[in-house]
Amino acid sequence: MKKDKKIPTATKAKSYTFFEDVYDVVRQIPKGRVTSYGAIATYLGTKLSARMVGWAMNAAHNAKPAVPAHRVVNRNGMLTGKHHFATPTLMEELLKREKIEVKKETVVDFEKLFWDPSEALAL
DNA sequence: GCATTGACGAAGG
DNA sequence: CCCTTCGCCAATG
Repeated sequence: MKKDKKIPTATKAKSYTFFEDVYDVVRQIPKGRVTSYGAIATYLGTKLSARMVGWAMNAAHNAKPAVPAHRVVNRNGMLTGKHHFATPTLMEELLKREKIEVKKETVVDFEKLFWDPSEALAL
């Protein structure tokens, strides 16, 4: 198969692999769990570029199947990306739907709900 | 082609 | 303990 997926402005088949990896990892996040950009970045080996993970999520809006970006928060457990959703409250709604408590734009018991890809996917 | 920004993170003051 | 700065890499202006 082929496929060039459809990553906008990904400079042809080259760096867009990074996007695929991010999407793949995020989709594997168990329901009712959350993770951080840094954790994903670290798993991909780009821990020094956690920002790129967030950047990838930006393109994830167009990715299919839709990437559960609502399960991805910053290292503080804060829903920093909620403003990028269809509505600023959508992210909280989705999390609460998975029994995840959200208080003041922050995931409650973030440490317990934290899902580490490096551990789950264990290489 | 250079300057700015960005869904982050860690370190310094 | 809170705020500011730097780093990283890619995209956008």
